[in-house]
Amino acid sequence: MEQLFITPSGDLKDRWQQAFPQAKAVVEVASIGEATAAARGIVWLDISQMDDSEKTASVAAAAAFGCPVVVMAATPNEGEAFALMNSGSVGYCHVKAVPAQLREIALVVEHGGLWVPPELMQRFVKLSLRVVPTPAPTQPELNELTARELMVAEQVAHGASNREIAEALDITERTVKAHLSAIFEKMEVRDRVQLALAMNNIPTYTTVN
Amino acid sequence: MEQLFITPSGDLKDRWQQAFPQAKAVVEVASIGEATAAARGIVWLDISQMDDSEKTASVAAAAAFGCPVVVMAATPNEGEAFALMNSGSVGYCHVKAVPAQLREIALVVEHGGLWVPPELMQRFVKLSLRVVPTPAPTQPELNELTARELMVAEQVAHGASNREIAEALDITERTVKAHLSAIFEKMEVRDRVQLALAMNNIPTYTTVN
DNA sequence: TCGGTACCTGTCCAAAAGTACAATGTATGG
DNA sequence: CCATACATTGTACTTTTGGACAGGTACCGA
Repeated sequence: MEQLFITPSGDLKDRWQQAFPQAKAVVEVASIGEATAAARGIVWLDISQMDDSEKTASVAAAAAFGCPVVVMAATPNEGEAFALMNSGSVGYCHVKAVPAQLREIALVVEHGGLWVPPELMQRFVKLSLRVVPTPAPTQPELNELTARELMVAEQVAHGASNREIAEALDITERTVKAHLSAIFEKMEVRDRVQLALAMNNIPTYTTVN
Repeated sequence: MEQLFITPSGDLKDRWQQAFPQAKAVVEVASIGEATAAARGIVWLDISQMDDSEKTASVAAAAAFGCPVVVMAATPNEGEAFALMNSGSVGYCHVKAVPAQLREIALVVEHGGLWVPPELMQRFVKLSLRVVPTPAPTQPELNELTARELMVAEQVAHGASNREIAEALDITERTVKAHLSAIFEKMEVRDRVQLALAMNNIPTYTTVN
């Protein structure tokens, strides 16, 4: 797997070279295109010299190329991590991470994982739990749904229209409506918007019929 | 690294054997102690046959031994994932995951990573963002909204109907529609469902007009 | 004062969503 | 074999949404 380092200085740090003898370095995010044209690799983004707005922009730009982006920050902190992970990066570490750790991160990221410092990892899970009222058994109502209803509900949860659902499941729009009526009742929501939110564990103001 | 499968049937599934020729299987969580006394390994927990209360208990018990616990669910879903990750597991996959994927998961977990299906990974980050005051503007489009439009958008984000929004803001339904039209355009969504999802940082299938 | 912007509203219309009532076929378990 | 649940579709109707076209007012900076 190719390793591409984007850094203001344009040269490879020794520790990067140690971690990945084959690593390459470029100065601008724009250069990723050619650099990764052939082999898909991990993009390591050194944001230590950037200002805040530039950080998110760079991450988004790099992520747009489709390769996993690992951010290397000078002073890793929670807020920045959240913002950048949200912009599309799949890794967040210290810019001075040692070679051994870089390799571990690469391993995790290569295999579809997401790497953040252990303490942050815990925070992600904990914070998520604060949003999701962790109904131990998810949505009790969700269990009442039949297989077919669940399929429809999941489509709605992703913003699909009746027509799209009908095509996806190869049934009539009428049938989709039939399923939806049943779903609304079981899930105790009044329309597709509330259903979409409920499916994503987001509470609504007016659950009142 | 030793691989230990905890499963109700007590025997190794072929695909597990394929993924890890050295894998062992036990029936009860309690058996982990002896099985992992010497070599620390990954504990794979098959929860497909468990009821909800048993799931969290098993994960907690297994995690207590200090080894990374990967949960294998029959029907992976967000709520369950949250609950079990919170109970101490570091992985969550489908019980019928193919050998190749199992090995990937093992790689990630071994190196201190946390593995969940890609969609869930995004959710963890997104959900966390709802709790943490986002330093950078999450939705660049959100900034384009005027004060009034933002009010309307927020109502929709919580499942309100046009009539409700009109009453809440003390304006006509017609005006609500006018604001909505502007919002749809700026936020690049096609209807209120997608808007509601977008406002909650949840991606939609069909971003295509 | 002029132009731009936000805000508000109206009428009219078309599409989408949702409900009511009804019917058919399949599968499954007692 | 029958009851029941599920999936499917039909017709018809009401409500909700969203957009097109066409206005008003108020405020603010050039």
